[in-house]
Amino acid sequence: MATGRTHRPATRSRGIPEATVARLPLYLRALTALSERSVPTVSSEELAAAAGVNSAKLRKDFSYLGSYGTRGVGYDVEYLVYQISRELGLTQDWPVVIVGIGNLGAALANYGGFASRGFRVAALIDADPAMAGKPVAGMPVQHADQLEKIIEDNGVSIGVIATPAGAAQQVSERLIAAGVTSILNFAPTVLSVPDGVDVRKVDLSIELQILAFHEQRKAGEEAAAEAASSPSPTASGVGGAPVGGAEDAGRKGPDGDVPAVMPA
Amino acid sequence: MATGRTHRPATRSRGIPEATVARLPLYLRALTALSERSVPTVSSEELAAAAGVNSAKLRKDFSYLGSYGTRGVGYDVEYLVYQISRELGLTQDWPVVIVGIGNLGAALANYGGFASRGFRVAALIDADPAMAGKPVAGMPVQHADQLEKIIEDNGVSIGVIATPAGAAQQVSERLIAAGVTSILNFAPTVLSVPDGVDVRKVDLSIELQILAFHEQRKAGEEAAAEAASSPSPTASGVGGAPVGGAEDAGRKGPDGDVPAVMPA
DNA sequence: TGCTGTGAAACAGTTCACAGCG
DNA sequence: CGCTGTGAACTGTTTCACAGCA
Repeated sequence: MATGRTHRPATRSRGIPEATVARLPLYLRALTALSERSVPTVSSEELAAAAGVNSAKLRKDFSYLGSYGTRGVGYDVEYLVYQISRELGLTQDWPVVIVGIGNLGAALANYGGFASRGFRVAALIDADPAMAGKPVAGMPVQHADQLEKIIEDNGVSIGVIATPAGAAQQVSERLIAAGVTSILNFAPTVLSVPDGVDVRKVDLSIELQILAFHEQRKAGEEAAAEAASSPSPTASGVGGAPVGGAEDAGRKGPDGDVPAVMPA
Repeated sequence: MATGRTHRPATRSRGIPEATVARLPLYLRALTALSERSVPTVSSEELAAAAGVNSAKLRKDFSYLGSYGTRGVGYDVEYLVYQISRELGLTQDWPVVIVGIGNLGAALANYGGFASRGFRVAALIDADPAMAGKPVAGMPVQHADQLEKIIEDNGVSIGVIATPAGAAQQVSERLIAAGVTSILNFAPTVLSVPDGVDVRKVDLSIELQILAFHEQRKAGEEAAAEAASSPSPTASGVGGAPVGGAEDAGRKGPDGDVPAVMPA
């Protein structure tokens, strides 16, 4: 996951649930693919499968946008593409700046998905003077000195931070001061921003850690199944996941603390 | 968020809520920073601020792990670092392979956050023969032919896919067949995988689209507020996003969804 | 008849507020 | 007294199941 936004609480403008908003881009992608294959209509069942969700959820999601389907038939692909694009604000052009042009910043600059959906990379910015002028993704990197000017001149309201963690907070402050109100943060830091500014974060190591958690759980179950006969906690297969101890902690509360293992 | 996992339905082995799991890495990061500064204890309030959540949520989260705090005092930093690491499975070593070594793959390979938390990049794999042998992040890229062997030899259970969208499904199938059971997918595609395999996806363009939605909402409110008094449609200060050809009704054409991040 | 649109039920996650322990 | 741990209330999300329209 990679999520998180500093939200204002009650701004239910036209009440589309956040969870639904997060899925619209997914539907849009699936619909775009259908559109390219000139498929005229699609049922909730088919589209849901393409988007990787279940059909009831999809229908409920679309119901928040309005009634765009036809009973007994399905949804008109082109029409839905348009409606979702409009709802997401993709019928307008969003200039974006990317700050921090390392490997990640370069990857983002080259990412086709940006340009293809209403987003336009207005500038690439890096603090390293040696980077200035170098072309990345066919565009010269500009020095951080220019940050404010670039943002103002281009009316940029969305900034992408791909700097090292240490620079991220400061960069965000400059972006915001210059007029940016939405930030996509790839730096592994919690940004603190004023109200009214949205931040979403994408954190690679967090995603991996979540996977590790589930992976460990699988290993534990496996081991538990194996150990159904031998009650002795032996070092198990891959990596020797600590199997026993944690399990009984299940329902905390009544019994004392008694942590399974003490720290070093 | 960029999140999503193909979840197995009934595997509720032990109730630690998914939302809590997703925050543990955040707490861990904040705690690690405190630990480095040799701070011995921390209150839920302080730690919550550092992690960017509220303290009630943090306490509730920790309560699922057990009772690791001391009333009137707070939490022991070192102890908590250990407990969370253990819960996440970070006390063991997780070999990881990265498939698709373009800009993004290289960024991932160079990403310090991997190595620092129990993850070890076991191999970099790319389908382009021209890449084979090239060093990236101090490690030679290996050809995709070797994929199965590498996974088996290293006992890899986590794979990272950073290929173009078109290759992702096939890569995932090979990874899974060879023994991988968790995948972090950066390609803008819905992977379909068998039960028991976890997939998390990180999708740059989806994140941006979600931001655009909120950005648009802000612009709408602003305009409404302004219109209440002075109906002057001038370029307003912050961010004035141009309303481009509002007419592009059936936007869509050849923009190829599925933009690739990198190599072939 | 087939599929959408949607109330209502079930579930998950968050916040409140306070009892109780160190 | 201060801060944790946690029931209970609440808010948000998903799923169910079916009425109703093309």
